[in-house]
Amino acid sequence: MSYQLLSEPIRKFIRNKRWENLRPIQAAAISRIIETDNNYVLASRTSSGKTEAAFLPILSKVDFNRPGVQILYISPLIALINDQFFRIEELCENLEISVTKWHGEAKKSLKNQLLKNPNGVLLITPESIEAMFVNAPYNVSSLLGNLHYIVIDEIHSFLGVDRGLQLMSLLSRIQRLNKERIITIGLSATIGDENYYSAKLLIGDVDRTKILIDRTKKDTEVSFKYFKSESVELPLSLLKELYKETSVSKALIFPNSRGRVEEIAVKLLKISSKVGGHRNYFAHHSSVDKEIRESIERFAKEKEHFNFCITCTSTLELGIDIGTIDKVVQVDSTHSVASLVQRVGRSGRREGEMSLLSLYATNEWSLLQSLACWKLYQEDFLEPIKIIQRPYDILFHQMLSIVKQLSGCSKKELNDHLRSNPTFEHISSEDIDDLINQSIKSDYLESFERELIIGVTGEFIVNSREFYSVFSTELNFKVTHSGKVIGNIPYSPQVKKDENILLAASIWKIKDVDIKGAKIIVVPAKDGKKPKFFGRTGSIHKRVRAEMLRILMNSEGYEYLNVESHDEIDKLRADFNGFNIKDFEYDRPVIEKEGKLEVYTFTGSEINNTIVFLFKCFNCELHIDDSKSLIEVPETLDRFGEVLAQVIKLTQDEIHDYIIDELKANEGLIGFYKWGKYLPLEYQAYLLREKMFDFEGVFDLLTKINLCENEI
DNA sequence: GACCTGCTGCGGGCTG
Repeated sequence: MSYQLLSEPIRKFIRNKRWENLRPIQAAAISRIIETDNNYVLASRTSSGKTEAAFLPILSKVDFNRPGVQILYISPLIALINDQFFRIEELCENLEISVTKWHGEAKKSLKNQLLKNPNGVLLITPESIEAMFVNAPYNVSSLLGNLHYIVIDEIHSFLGVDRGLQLMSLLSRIQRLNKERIITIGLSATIGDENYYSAKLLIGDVDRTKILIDRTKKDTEVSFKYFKSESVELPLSLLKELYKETSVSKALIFPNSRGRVEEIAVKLLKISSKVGGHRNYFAHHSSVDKEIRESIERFAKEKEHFNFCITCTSTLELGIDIGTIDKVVQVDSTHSVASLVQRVGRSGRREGEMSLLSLYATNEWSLLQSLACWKLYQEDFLEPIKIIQRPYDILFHQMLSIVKQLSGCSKKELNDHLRSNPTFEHISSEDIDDLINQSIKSDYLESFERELIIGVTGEFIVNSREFYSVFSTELNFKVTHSGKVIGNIPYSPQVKKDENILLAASIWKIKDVDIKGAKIIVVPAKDGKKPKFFGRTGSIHKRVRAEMLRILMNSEGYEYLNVESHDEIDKLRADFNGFNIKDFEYDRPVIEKEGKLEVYTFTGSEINNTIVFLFKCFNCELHIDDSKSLIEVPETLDRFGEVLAQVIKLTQDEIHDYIIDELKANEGLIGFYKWGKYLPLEYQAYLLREKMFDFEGVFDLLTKINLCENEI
């Protein structure tokens, strides 16, 4: 049925491929895309044929005799563009149209060829679109001024993040160059029913965007294993089991850090060479050289008859093609259910095959969290995507980009331009005018004969290579003490003179930071002050923590837990047995001993961090162990209650003032958001409040919390 | 106790 709707060259392609039938998402997408001009989000699991679901009908429908590029394909990764290039070129083989790659590593000559004769399909990254607007605005209109379709791949990777807001703004700017409405198709992993609204927002037209979901999941066989870790290194028993489990398959192992990746890859190879196993053990993460990473991906994809084991970070979470994987192992819990979904999806890619998943844990809290994530995965829960109503930082970035693009415009033109962009629809015209005026004061913009142009300071920003992206990258700094190297740490806003850092199990005070040489000089810290909590730790959603509490408070058994894992869960259950928890939402265990308190909040990381911040405003320093969702209070229960009573009475204005104080005291704080530092303080405070904290969550919990002491 | 993502234009030197 759907097949009949396709054009003859595309039908020929399908016949040549000898496809017996179309996948469900393909059949559904073909009729809708051909028969309507709605935008669509096509959501289904990895390797279900989404690319073809979008391109078969689009290629059937588009008139490639029109001037200009007709289909713009946008991808979050260069590697994905390179993969998709071959697939799309193959789809186009009976069509005689050109497919062009356009990203930082693509050939300049091919880009120039397209500029001379804009046509066909263009594959690009958001950053390259940004660069085009800034550096060659004339080219943008001739290339992208007559588009028929935009396809956004892995659209879920843009949701809830700054890069997605940048893309949303760029989509609106591209539409402005076109007379006719562009139809947009987003390709997505399953992201949870409430989150599809975010995808509609990103596409920019909520009413005309429809969602097509293929909910079929692969059957997954799961097993939990427990290996108590007493030191910083992984226990030998874990490694031996890991070896046994992966030595005769194509396996992916996901520990949660680069250091762990290296440790596992090296040690498994060592075991394998001792017992005469294969030598195909690889480590894949962002610090591994790009060419090495590509050769690993090629090995996995092309060497069909070899077994291998790739230990990796989230670099292999997205849809890069690495062929068939038999088994996925997660070492210690993922930080989110969404991440677990992506990783499970990597396994059992052959039609009708089971996914095999092993979840290892090295401590009891990680085991509990892992179990909670698995239960929520089964219930189809996925973390909700956070929507920032007023992204002032992205507005500032886009404001400079637009002024450069237009090479000058009036204040009113700029305001209208930004106001008509749905990315900024909740930011008032007054706020935009204020930001324009403040930017003139700071020399980011210049007002010249009623025309706005980029100011002297602004030129440095716009002409920098760093301008095109909205995220900052970590730069590793070498940490040394009297000539001796202690280690490498990523550069963060907190790396500055007199700050304390933790490294190699010691506390150090920073004496000097050499930005150019990427070096940090430290001395041992005498005051023993711990580093501030503001850092980037994994952020666990409150629903995961609630599930952890629920598991602890019931006595159900799980057949997929091995004996050691089940014993460990039962031990934890025994520890919490004495607390009379009835209401899982607001009853929380508390332990009082020697004038100190331990409160198990069983809530999200963001809420925990916000509680610590609010109590600090009343000179009550809390210490937090987020992996256990445990807050340690150096006070008695009575005193804690007094401060808590004050905290929940705080007004919005008072909180605002406290955030301003914090921003003044800790200038590096706003540096977590690349474009935030160019904003006036009031706007920075708004961003911090929305992005780093969850005051609503705190007030909900603290106004109703019922602290339960152990009754045994 | 984190992880990941991208990048212009120009000039100089070298190769075929």
